Amino acid sequence: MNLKELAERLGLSQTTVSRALNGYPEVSEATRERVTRAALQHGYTANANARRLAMGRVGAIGIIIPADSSQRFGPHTAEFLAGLAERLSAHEIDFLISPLINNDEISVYKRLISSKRVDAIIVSHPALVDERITMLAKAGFPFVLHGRTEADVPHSWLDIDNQGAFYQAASHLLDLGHRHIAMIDGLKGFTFSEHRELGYRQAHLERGLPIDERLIIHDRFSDDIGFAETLRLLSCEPQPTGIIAGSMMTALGVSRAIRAKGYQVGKQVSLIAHDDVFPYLNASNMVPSMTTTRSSIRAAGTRIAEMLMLQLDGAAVTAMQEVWPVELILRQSSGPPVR
Amino acid sequence: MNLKELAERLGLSQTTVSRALNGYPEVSEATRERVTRAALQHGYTANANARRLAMGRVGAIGIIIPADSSQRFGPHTAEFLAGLAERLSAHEIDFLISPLINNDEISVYKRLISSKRVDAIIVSHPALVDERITMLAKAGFPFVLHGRTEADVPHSWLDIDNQGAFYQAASHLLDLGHRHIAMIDGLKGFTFSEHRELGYRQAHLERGLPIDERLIIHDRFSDDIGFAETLRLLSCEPQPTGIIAGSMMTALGVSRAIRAKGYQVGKQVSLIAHDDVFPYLNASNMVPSMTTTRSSIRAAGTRIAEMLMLQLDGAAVTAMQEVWPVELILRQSSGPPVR
DNA sequence: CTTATTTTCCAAAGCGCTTTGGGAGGGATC
DNA sequence: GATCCCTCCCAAAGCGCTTTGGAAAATAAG
Repeated sequence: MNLKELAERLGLSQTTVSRALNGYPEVSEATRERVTRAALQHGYTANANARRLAMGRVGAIGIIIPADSSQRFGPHTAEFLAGLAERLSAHEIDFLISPLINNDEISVYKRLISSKRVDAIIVSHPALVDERITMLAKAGFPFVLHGRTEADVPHSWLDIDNQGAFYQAASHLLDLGHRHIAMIDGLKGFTFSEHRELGYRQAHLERGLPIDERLIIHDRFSDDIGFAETLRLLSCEPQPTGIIAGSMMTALGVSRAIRAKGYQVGKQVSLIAHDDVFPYLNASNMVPSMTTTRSSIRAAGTRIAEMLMLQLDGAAVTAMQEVWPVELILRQSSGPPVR
Repeated sequence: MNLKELAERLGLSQTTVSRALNGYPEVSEATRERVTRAALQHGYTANANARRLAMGRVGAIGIIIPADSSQRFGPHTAEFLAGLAERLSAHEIDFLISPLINNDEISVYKRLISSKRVDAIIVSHPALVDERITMLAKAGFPFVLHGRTEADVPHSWLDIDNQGAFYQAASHLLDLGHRHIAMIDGLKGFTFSEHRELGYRQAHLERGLPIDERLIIHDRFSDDIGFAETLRLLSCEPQPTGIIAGSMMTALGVSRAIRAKGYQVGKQVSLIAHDDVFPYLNASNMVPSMTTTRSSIRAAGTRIAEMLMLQLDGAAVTAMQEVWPVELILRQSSGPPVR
């Protein structure tokens, strides 16, 4: 069943049927009603490809995911996507997930743009200097960046205050009297990771306290890494009494390692984690409950979808830029150092 | 830059250019070379919509995700998608994630089909009686089911041996001498959930042991639920000495609750979890290391993508059906009951 | 040197939709 | 009763690609 058939069956022109279905004012309410009913009855839906071809609009936004993706297609990405979906569903917009081939992200983006399969792109995990941003901006293709970059081209982005988060966490521990604080965060090179390290350093600097470079660790976010690195850290001399973990996954490993060494979390070793808020992992329910810097990555997804819609609807396309604050929530896993 | 322009610039017809780029044999190698080079140089990629419109093929497969998706868009889905991506990327096939609106899954599927946006669909989380399967089969639309259903229509599916998994887990605990074993699994109604319960019951039945219905719990997979339910269970009389958890997330909560009650995992209370294998959560690294029934959900995704490709390539479209065995891996979290 | 066969390329007809630029028909206005 | 203006509808021209059915050029066969 296509438009032509439907029109014939109704004794109307294709034009009228198309207009009736797309809500144009040039058709009478009676006809519109009749058309809508017939469409429903015959299960007619416009062929999306033809529609897009004719309109030049696509009705989908693109996201690029590494193919061998243990790395980035983890729980963070999933939550983020869930947030996007929440908002985009209202607009009947789908998303197209392109697997990343050969790690040549730039060419995947170019392919996505020139094959006209998406109206806009969401870019994630920016590095401080990120070729993708300049390329997309130069190409004039609509996109929103999740995160921040130092590129000096106008574009929309949303980021959380990663520096502030780790600044608060480190400050809190330092003020409690901790003097050897480790941080186990994400991979180096990404903006969020660098910003967090900056916050950590800033807290020390402001207090005139030295930094032990061996205590700054960058790696993937995973339970394993948290566990292994913490075991290693706790064998160092002097032993760190506080640990800041970049993700809840990491924190799970850290807290296991602390227990495995025979210490108690929040006593001999304090732990603060950054919590992206996973529905299946609740910091306040943990034992001991976990002190966290919290910011919902799902909410960020929703807001980014919104920004994208605004941008696509032409409105004020002046770049929207938002930094979300991160709150430090004190719970039982952090306390003054104990001998 | 479109086909027409490119053809003009090359002094060739659109036909020839199109054929050259799509590998048809009717063009000389010399011309093909020339065309390919020019396309690359001018950054030409065929407009996907026009291409699909002309060909009737789409180059994308559809997946449906709940919009308010704390429920199902969790780590399991993410891992599964990662598996799909791994395989599909080789074929330059994208996937289209349609958010589920109003929970009316059937109509979303129908829309997806009739709008011709995907070549095939992947269906997840089947119920024992699942309307979607019969609908898709009747419509003759290519799809692969992740899981199983009782519908008597020919279709491809891949499932793991959920019944066997819980049968093994329960049997192991029973054989160790446990007599009060709880299971905290996924929501009722889904096939996997029912099959697991079946396995659990079978183990008891075969040994002529009674089942305490209060010990069978169905709910979402989450840390919280695991925690709360376990606290409740451990206040029951008689107290269960073994718990089987349907997911690693649940198991995290369970093991926290066990410790919170002052017991040790693997001593007073044994714990076996089903492990879908998350790269950021490693059962053997836990403390104590976790006895699991293991089956990689990512691998399942990869295989399902493969089945889909086979089906689309027309080959033997006789329904492919696979049940993957699940292995019980004994570690420290399960042992004989201790007073 | 013809004639039959390939090889190599092309014009034009769709694919199913949106949208431009009008054209009937029916009230309202004078 | 003629004129004007809406309201409601339509024919036809794209959107950018693939593919059918030939035709011209090059090669092989007689």
